[in-house]
Amino acid sequence: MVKNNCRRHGWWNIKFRGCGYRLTSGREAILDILSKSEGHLSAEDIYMKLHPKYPNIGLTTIYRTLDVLANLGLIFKFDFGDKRARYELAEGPKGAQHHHHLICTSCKRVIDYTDFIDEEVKLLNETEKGLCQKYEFKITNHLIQFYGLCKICAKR
Amino acid sequence: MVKNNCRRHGWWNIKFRGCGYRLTSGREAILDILSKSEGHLSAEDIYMKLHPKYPNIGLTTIYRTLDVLANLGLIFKFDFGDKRARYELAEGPKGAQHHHHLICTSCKRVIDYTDFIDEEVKLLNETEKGLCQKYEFKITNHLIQFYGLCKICAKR
DNA sequence: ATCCTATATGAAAATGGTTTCCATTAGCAA
DNA sequence: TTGCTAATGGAAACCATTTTCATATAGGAT
Repeated sequence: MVKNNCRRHGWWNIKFRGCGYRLTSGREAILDILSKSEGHLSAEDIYMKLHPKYPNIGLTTIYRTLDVLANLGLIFKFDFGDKRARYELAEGPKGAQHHHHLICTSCKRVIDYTDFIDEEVKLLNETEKGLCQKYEFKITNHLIQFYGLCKICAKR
Repeated sequence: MVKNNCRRHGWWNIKFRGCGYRLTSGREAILDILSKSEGHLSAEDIYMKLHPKYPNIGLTTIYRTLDVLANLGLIFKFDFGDKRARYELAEGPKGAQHHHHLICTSCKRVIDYTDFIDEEVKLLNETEKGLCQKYEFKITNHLIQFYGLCKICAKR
């Protein structure tokens, strides 16, 4: 009862229910992991972190839930070139701050950065406006990533 | 003989040989397709286009060649979210001009645009400089993509 | 032109992240 | 509590990409 009551007040509750999705303990647990861990989690990462406490949540459910969350805009799905999708919480009431990524093409390490974001976003907004008009394209999101060699890999 | 002579003078010849790769008719054919077709080709697209004229070039070779070409920086590999890698010729003597992508999240259509590129690249260069210093990260490449709904999909 | 050896190749099999199937379970509105 | 429908998990299917391995070929040396 208490647990159930708790769920009813989660900040994502409204969004979930509003879109006709049900709030299950599995989904709650997955969102919980995502908000507690630093980003860049793969489906299997989440499965591993979840398994000790929730051994009955299968990989399939995790994939399905991540899909739902991404569709709702609660999380973002990334491809960092290591052959598996990676997910991180989008900005939200408890969300991490907006950042972009530096990706090491050698060791696949990913560094988040928040510097320069403001300038980047400002330019992006102007660009978006122009592109919207010219191509009648309704832009909802953008992706900026820098590729190169991290400190360690560069020394070889 | 003539053909062979021809090959020796392809603009990519130097780069190939310089890196210890051999210039084979298969590789030449793949580069040829890439430079003749408008971008966004998948490995299978290339296979299909190649097959009528070169029925003896297998998919495996195409994957391997694309890998080599990407490592040499002659082509770029993209992920547009349709579950298969897509490749396009990088800028070069005969290469297409620098552009970025608009990706429709509904129909997966990709639109190239060259507008705003200059401003974008200018900002990116500054950002790169700053990031390089702060994170000691040697940036070699960047990716900018906009996601949203194309003209047609937006009307639903 | 011919030899020689490392590189390149193709066919088939393996891989592995993700999705689908389907019978069962569980939200949640009434 | 009941009923309807969405959600779930395990196993099997999917499918782009990679690996394996025996054979062919590029291209430098002779």
